[in-house]
Amino acid sequence: MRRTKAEAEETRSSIIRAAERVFYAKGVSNTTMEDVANAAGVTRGAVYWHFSNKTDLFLELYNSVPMPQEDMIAREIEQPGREVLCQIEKAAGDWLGELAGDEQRQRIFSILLRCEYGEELMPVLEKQQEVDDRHTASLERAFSRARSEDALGTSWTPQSATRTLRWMMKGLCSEWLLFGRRFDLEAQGREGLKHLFSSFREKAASIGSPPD
Amino acid sequence: MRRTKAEAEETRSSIIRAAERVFYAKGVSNTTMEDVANAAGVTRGAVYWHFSNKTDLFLELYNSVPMPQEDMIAREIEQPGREVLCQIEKAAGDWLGELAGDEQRQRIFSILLRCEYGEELMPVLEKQQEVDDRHTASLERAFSRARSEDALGTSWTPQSATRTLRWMMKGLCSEWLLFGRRFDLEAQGREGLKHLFSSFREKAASIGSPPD
DNA sequence: ATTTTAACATACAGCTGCGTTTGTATAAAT
DNA sequence: ATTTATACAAACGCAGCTGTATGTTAAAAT
Repeated sequence: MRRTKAEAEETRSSIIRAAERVFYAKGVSNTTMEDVANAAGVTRGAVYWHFSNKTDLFLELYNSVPMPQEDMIAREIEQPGREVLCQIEKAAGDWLGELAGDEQRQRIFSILLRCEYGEELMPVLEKQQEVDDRHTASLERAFSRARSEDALGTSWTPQSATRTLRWMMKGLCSEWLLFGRRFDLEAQGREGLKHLFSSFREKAASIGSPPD
Repeated sequence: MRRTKAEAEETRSSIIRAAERVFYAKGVSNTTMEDVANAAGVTRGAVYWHFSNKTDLFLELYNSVPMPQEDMIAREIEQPGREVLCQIEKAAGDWLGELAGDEQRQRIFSILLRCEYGEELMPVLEKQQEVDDRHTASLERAFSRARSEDALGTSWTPQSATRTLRWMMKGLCSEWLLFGRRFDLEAQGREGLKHLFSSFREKAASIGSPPD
């Protein structure tokens, strides 16, 4: 039964969406192509028609979602509204809110966190790393602006602030995603951000000396 | 060629150590029992003599390492030296130093971080979770003591401080382990801890209001 | 109206890794 | 000194998954 081009494109994307669900449910390396086909309501023939193998399917899945972790900063920041640190804090908090409300993103992120990157999937890792680096650079520029506006506490450097923020965000999201979403991501996240940015803003650097 | 009991025990542990290396190098689900056997210099027969299957081998590997993330607090804390917050900070920093100096721990942690837990490996996840919970509780008690000694800034609660510290530690270690150890874990980690604990100690809560 | 080709379903061959079985030499038990 | 059980090596069978080849139907192209 030959389908029309639109129909074909639809089955293709339905296969991708099915892969997303199955990868999320069973793990990438534990799912077979037939699993994906069944979940999509087609046969392996259709899957192999649209994708050459599982790695390719994974790649296309990764590309199908619009810039998984791109933004977070790029949009709101850069244009000097007013308080830079407040903008970063707001952007980070909003990003958490979006993640908390978007189940597809949650699945994608979980898959990317979990899957074992063995040789074949290295392009994905590299792309992730590249996006990460761009994102880090953007954050550092923002914190540098905060510094030049004398808004960043003297005990922080733009680099250390960037790293600490990113570590906290990553740990937060990992724990939430991988351990059953057992707390309110946005609420707890915003609270943590509030404290952290409070420290970013501290003028009097009363850094305690680590003992011994 | 029947071996003596001591020899047998040695091949058993050599298989476990081989599994550790191969799991780390190729990922758990991408390694076959023959891979492990080859890396250990034996045949699959020996592997299947000592372990019933790959899951069992993984479990035994997990059990063979003395409490992967147990401690970090339990030892130094609890006994009231003096400054509680300093003790926690020191314990966390020391823990980072130990991780940075112990390649076996690095491998184990990397394996545990990125392996796909599918049904069979759930016991490992549960045990991890249990250790995590005990650890969190221990941290919360320590921060509670800090609070009762009026050493914890008023804007923090023992719970929020615990969570933030754990998130940062987790993000820090994840990034370091999974992305090629491209920075100095102990140095950068201690610096981040210094800033964070500085915030923990802040008396004047100048929490900025998140905009909008 | 035919021909071609896209979009699949179905069938097939091949291999890989798994778990088991069998063989065997030797340590340990009697 | 036998016997027995242990600690493996080697061989076997097989189920599952992959990739491809072939079949089929209908949409496009001519």
